[in-house]
Amino acid sequence: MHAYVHIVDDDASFRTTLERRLKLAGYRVATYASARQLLDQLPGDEDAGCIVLDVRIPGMSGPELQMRLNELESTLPIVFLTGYADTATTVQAIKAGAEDFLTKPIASEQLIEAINRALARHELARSQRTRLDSLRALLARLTPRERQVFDLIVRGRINKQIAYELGTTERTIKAHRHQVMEKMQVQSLAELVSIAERLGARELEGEVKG
Amino acid sequence: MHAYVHIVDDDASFRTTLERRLKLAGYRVATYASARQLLDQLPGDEDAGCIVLDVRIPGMSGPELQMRLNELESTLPIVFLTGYADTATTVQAIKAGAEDFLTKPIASEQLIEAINRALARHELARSQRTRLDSLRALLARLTPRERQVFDLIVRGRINKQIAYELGTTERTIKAHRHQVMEKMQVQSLAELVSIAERLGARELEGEVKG
DNA sequence: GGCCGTCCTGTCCCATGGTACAATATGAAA
DNA sequence: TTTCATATTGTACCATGGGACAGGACGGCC
Repeated sequence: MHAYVHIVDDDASFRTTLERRLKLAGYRVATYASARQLLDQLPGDEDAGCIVLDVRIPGMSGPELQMRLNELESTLPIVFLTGYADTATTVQAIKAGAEDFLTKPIASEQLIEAINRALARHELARSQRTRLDSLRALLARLTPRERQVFDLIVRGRINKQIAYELGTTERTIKAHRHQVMEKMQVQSLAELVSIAERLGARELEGEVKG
Repeated sequence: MHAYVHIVDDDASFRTTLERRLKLAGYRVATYASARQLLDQLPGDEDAGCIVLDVRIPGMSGPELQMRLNELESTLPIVFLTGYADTATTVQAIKAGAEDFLTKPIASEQLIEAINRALARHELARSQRTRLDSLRALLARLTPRERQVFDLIVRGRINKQIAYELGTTERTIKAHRHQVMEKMQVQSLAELVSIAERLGARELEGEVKG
């Protein structure tokens, strides 16, 4: 079990108690007294992990940290664990993607169930992230020209049309097309379109913004 | 404004009060004293709409109704509105897709904001549903044989391979392929693959189960 | 029995995609 | 200056996709 649980709580004795309980349950634990501390030592994606987070902590609050982590595209799931929770905060936290929202005091069993769900979710998120990153890495190897050809290919244009739109000859497009298939490591147009679809949403957003 | 708000609450005077407030705000309102009543007169998808739902009502509870509607693949967003809410119930409701979870008494303004978010979401869900249904309708028009060819085409097989796998000739596959492109109303392989990807998740699940 | 949809098959012929073998030009980096 | 990546283009030749024009076999329905 290499799963890491990151505890963020300003109450030192609570951190210690929780750390002990979780280590006994077989987790590796890191504790942080503030949101800033966690951000400074931001855990990577090497191991499965999750965050156990208090809502009211000095400085940056729990929900604020959650927002910041979302901005940073962190895949670390968050289990909120707090003394008092008003409904609005609870709703907001879950809507923002928290795995769970629990209140102190909490039975170890219940917390561990939440942590395990969070860890399972992180595994899933990491593997999806990895696959997507691989595809993005392939795409990044395309030259600007090849990228243009790629975009038109997956939109269903035939070489002749692509040549016209890019102001060059069909022969040239064939060369680029070959490079695209080679670099994207696919043997068929279907695979290429499939990859484009999986990258699609983000790439299209990028085009709109850029 | 043709948006419909469906109020489910066992408190008759509360229903009446809320109905009046929402009608003044320009909504069309339907009220139900129980979950069963709403299920019996289940609103269709013709108009935008949402449900304002109490948690504790006699018979089927709010969360139970929510689960039932999810099973029925309803697109109607739910805004919970209840007197007392424990954290677990709140978390569960939001995780199950509720648009919001509010507590009585509630300011009209806040409730209306939630309702408007729910209605916007319903519009989005409806349009996505409609587009997907159109594609499914096209797919349903394929004969069994054409469907087989469709599956192999979008997996990147060439006619020769498809012919071999289906134990027939390349010429026959060309004929089926033509029918597939015709019936799916696409002009390019890229479009066909794109459609297959959008339908993909569900279709693959279906294949695994069936 | 006759009609119709589905599935199957054939022959040409052309368009399109893909590859082998080559070559030119440009700009950046060593 | 040399080297390299990039972009470009050409001539063949072959494989694959796709249309036009045909037809046969089978099974369900009126």
